[in-house]
Amino acid sequence: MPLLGELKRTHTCGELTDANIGETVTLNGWVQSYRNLGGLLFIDIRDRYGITQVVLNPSTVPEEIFERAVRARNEFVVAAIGKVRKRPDGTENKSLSTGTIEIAVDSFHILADSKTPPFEIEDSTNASEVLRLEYRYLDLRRKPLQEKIKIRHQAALVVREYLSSKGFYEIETPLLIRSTPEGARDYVVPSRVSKGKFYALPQSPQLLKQILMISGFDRYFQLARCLRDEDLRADRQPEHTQIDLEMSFVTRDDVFAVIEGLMAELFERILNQKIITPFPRFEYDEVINRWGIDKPDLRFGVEISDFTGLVRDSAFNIFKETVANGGVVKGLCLKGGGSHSRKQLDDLTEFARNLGAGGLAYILRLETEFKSPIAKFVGDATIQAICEKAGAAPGDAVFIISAPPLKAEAILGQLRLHLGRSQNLIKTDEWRFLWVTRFPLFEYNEQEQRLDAMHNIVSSPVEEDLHLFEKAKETNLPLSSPEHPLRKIHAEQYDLVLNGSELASGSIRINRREIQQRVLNILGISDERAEKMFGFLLRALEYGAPPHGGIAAGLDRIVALMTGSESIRDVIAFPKTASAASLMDGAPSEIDPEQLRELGLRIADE
RNA sequence: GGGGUUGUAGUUCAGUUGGUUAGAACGCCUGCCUGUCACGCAGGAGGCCGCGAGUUCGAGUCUCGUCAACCCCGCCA
Repeated sequence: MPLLGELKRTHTCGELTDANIGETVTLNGWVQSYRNLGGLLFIDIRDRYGITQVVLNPSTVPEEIFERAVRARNEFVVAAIGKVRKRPDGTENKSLSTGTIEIAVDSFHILADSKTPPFEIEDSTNASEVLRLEYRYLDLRRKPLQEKIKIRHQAALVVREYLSSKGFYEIETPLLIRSTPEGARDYVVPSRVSKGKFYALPQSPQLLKQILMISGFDRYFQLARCLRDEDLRADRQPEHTQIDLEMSFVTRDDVFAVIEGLMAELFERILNQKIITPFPRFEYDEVINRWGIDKPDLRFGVEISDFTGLVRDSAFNIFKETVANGGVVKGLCLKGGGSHSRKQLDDLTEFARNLGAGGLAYILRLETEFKSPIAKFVGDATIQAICEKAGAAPGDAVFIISAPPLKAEAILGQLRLHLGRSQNLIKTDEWRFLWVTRFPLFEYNEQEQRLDAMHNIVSSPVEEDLHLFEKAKETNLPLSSPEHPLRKIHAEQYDLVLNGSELASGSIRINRREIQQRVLNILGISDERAEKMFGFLLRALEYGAPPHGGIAAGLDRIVALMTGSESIRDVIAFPKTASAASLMDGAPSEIDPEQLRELGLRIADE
């Protein structure tokens, strides 16, 4: 088999056109397909740029060369040398950009054989994902994936150019850092030099980028790999890439402006899509009350209505008791849902039950009457009032959940999404960005009976809520009460949402040690423990920490949305399965006993 | 940790109330073929029915367990 040498390509497989007719060229690439007509052999050669047809005629090509070409099979790597010529009239291929020409081959070489691939390298494949992941290098040869990886590259380039033009420095932070006890489970790396001690891989460069602010770097960004040892989803991988940035001497609006500008630039330059900025802003409470989720998909309109006041005194015990116990009765109106069948209603009830609902009440509003199993309990007047409040016209349906606050909204939020998808309500050609702001600073953890940080332990409380820290010292309310002062504190925290997907999350940070320490205390982290775990940050905060804030945007999710991918696996060259395994290289794997010994580790038998 | 879906030729799938020799398409191999591009025509090879138990005269089919992949809940500041 020859080495490349003189067989090196002069052109790619996507660039030859009528303009090259008459030129002698060399192409390198993979055999996409071959058609042997006996007296004529056609081979389509493929590379990243396209496909070009080459032709060998046994009556004009030396026998030895023709014999070589006949041996070529799909995915062989070949070199073809010949003259570009116009295809005979009527044999042009309109589906190829090079379809008006072909190469009349004088010389042909096989540079590498290929086994028969386990699936065909074609634009659309129905090969199983297991197979595609195992042979990822073959899957990546397919044009759709080539295209996605290209868009990812372009996006990374736009990010770098844009942020650099706005005065940001790209600064790398370490991958081997100390474990900090907040957030997700750490991936951990044992130290050989200090046996029994471990590094953690960063869940994000959060604390380090804050320290860069304290170092005076003003505007930092990084395409940062973030690693979290948590269960996976279609939009969650154990390692993902964030467009991580942080700025000093800024307010929330400055961060918003940078991200809005960046998003507009990305969509303009990659998808040629105009994005209107600024993005609409909603407070967390409003988003939960209207759409039942903190990342609403605004590409369709269904919103939650509150019927609690209407059914407070109703004769329907389930509603009455829920309300008496502090619960709420809320629902959704589905336009045109009045014709739902028994089966459809049962399925929706099942869906709600799986999310923890006791049941699903419904009203089908027909032309002249109502169909509703609760009508005989609550009475026609209440049914009428509910329909009115929900905006249900004849032909519509209202679905009603009674549950504790937040839970009812959460169930309806999921139900809303389910209806949106199953009823095809989602306008798939829209890009609906929004900001969600003013998250609660703390979240009650029922299992542990304590407060957790809702998002981030370094998020600053909003200024007007600072007095609630004092008030909390005097209250007798338990933490489980939503009325507890600490639970009323809002954070300078914001999320960017696009089409129901959380794209970015950030906050203005705490830049004063005593506030940071107070927040840590409330989270159950003692001064001693805080000193041990975050001492480096707390100390840094004592040496002139500028007011600062930032945000981190998920590059994988952005590219997945831009390329219409169902999973971020499609925009990651080498992704992992739902059990965090890499099917191609077999990670994770056992390691050599000698490696274990060197690290001072022993596997516990269980 | 929990729920759901899937697992049969290289690949994608079909396989009836449990019944004799498990099929199709594509791919692969051989031969023929001078304008193909989903080439065509003729012939051929190819199976641990995911794995392990069980029920049965008999299991791809029924039962239990197990493994893997995907989706969702929990989890992921």
